[in-house]
Amino acid sequence: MQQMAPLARFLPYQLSIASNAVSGRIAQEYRARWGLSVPEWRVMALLGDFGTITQRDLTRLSLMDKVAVNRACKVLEDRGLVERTPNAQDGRSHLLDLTASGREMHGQIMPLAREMERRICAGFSDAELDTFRAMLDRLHRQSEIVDADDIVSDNFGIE
Amino acid sequence: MQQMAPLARFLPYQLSIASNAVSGRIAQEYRARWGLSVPEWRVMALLGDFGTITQRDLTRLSLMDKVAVNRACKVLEDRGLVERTPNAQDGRSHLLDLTASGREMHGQIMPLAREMERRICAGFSDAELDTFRAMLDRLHRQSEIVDADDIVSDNFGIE
DNA sequence: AGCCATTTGTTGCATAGGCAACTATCCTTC
DNA sequence: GAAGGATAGTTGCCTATGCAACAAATGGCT
Repeated sequence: MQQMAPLARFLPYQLSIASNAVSGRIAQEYRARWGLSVPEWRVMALLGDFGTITQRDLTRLSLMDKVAVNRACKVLEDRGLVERTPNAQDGRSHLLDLTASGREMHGQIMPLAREMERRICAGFSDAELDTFRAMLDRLHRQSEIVDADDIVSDNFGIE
Repeated sequence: MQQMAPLARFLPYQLSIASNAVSGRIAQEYRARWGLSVPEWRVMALLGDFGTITQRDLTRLSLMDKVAVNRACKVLEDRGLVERTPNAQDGRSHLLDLTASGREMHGQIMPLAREMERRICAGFSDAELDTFRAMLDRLHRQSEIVDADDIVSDNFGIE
């Protein structure tokens, strides 16, 4: 058992481990302090930044599933952090916005987010972080491009 | 809605997006081709590399929850890909190993894993990938170090 | 040998998350 | 202005995942 697992050098695996550790750490913080789930936190952040928008806008901005956005909004509304008003332009949707207490929470949430990001990234230069972000973005896009049938068609080195 | 979402520059979020995209892509591949879940695939990979080990060993090596390992092993055993033999040294655990058909599948699984990794990482130099791995590792460790109470005690810049 | 803390594997429960289907509304086309 | 397809939001269902609690077995200590 001295040997290093090859799995530990498998990049998608390393990515998953790191992401889970970071996300879990942050989720734990928001849950303990305000009882917010990750989707709820993201909606709070976006509403604070963009003001009056619809669930569809939130779905596009957050890259989350529309159901996740909907459920987060419902919880936040029940807690009095978010309010819906009818959308005059489109009867299907509502306009969402933070309430006064929602804005107050947002004012605490964002500084904590930045502080946690700062601590987690401590020791990295801005240049390193920019490179890192760029690589994340490329991996993201690349993984959507890769075509399954394309891989199926060759036998990846096995005779 | 022209503005760029600040959330899109929040590193933990970018990490999560990229990781989900990559993992999802690979999971989809293994599910479509062999009906394997991610935990099942990881157990196959580790058993193929390490031979005769216990669930506890698999838990340590994979960094997964012991329940996830247990369930993956059960499924693989039912499918005849893995077999358990009693552990003479410790009556609580069993020794796990790939069956003949499990080894055959492993022989196809690992090349596909490496091929997908290669395609997803296409365009990056070895040096870039090494740096990237090192950063993932540091982010992982750093996020476990950050102490919640420590952050609670200061008010992160808010008066 | 007997007791107690620890460890391994297992089961059950509770939650999160995504997908498909549905309703209501909108928009285009005729 | 009626019909058809598209879109926003909602609900229900199904799966994945993790934790807590448990049983069986071990090892240390007296």
